[in-house]
Amino acid sequence: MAKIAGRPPRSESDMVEFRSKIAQQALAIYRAEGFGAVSMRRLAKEVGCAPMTIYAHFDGKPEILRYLWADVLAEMSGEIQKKLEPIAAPVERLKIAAQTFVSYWIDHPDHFRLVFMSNDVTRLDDSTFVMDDKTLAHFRMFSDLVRIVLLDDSDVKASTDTLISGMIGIALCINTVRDYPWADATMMTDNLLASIFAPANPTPLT
Amino acid sequence: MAKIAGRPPRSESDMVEFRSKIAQQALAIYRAEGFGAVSMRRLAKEVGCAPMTIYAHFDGKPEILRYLWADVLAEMSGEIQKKLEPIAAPVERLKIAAQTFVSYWIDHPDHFRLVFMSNDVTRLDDSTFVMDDKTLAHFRMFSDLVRIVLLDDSDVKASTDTLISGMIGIALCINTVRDYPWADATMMTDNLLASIFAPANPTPLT
DNA sequence: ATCTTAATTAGTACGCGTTCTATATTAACT
DNA sequence: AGTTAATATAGAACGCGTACTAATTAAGAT
Repeated sequence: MAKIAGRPPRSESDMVEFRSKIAQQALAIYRAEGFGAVSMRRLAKEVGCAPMTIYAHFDGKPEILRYLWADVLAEMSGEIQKKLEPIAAPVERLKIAAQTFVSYWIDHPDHFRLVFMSNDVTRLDDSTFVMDDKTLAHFRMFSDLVRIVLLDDSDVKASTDTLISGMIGIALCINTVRDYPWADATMMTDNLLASIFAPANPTPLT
Repeated sequence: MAKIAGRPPRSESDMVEFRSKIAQQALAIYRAEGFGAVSMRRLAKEVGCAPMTIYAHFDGKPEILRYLWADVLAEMSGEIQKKLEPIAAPVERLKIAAQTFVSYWIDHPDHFRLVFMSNDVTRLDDSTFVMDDKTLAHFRMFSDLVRIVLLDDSDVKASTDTLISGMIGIALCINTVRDYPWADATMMTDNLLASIFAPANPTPLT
């Protein structure tokens, strides 16, 4: 049980410091030169360590990229809040928020790719990474808007998630499946919003 | 105007033959060993040409991968048709089709990645590639189902595209944003379907 | 057979993510 | 000081997509 000799493991604070230094530099590169410019080798060089050292602190590149999410999501949320400021009517607020959300990802395909397309889809590992509160807040924003409109607490979560994933889908399709003549994004978003106000189990027309 | 001497450009038939040989081999590799196993170098080796020769016939790897879409989309359509066969009621048919569509992409993340995530989002070039009729038919299937349900020709396209992109969004979110506790896919798809039956511009509550 | 031109090839190169190994370096303990 | 174990490093390696160049091959026109 006695302490064993030898160099102690890195302190928690050292780890955090190193990780944030990497993340900060990655963000700088990403903001200055875009997605394609962020590479492990360059990151190591600019931060002043050997390329392999990074792998001692991060699982791989995707894990580093996740640290950039916060910045992008904050920017997106900021744009929404700005547009939302002068609007009071709940329904209108939800509509504006949704339209701004979709527009943001269509106008910034690089950011879309970073957040929604830079994961390795194939491996469904145990991702120890858990979304932090700051990140979750950007999603919660929508459930708050939806809750006010619905007044009914029951299926707020399902409705919100349908809306969010639907909006992301619109952005994805327009960004990647360019051969197909998609309907106007604004119109699709409007249609999507209609699902919020409609009952989930309709039985119209036979 | 007289014919110039020298070796003539490759004949149309030769080009088609080469391209289809490449595509066929790419499909074989993809089916046998998955997305990650398809590489330009390997493709060249197995087809018996130099790696650079491929670039004389294809713009790059993404263009080759598009040739695999047909196969995957056909498989997906097949599953839907199979499930649809015993169903007669239009609304039920649309529901089943949508649920099967979403399930397919969630059950086959590799195929999802191939079709919806293997494009270079950043560059929005003039994609000379135009979706062929076979591929478009898989999308048309949904507009046919929607048309029957709506009975009203006016916004069939917008409704259909909203549904399709929404379903793709559900699959994308569940496949890539795994930290977030998404609502059940079936439930979200149900909600999404509700947008089909609802008016696009509601003004409920206030 | 020769000329001419297009197609293909081999080879090299760059930077990439990632893995591996061998060699420091570091900081606590005895 | 010297031992010990965790960390960091350099360096090579693998295969990747892609670009470039120089040499070679193929096929029609003369």
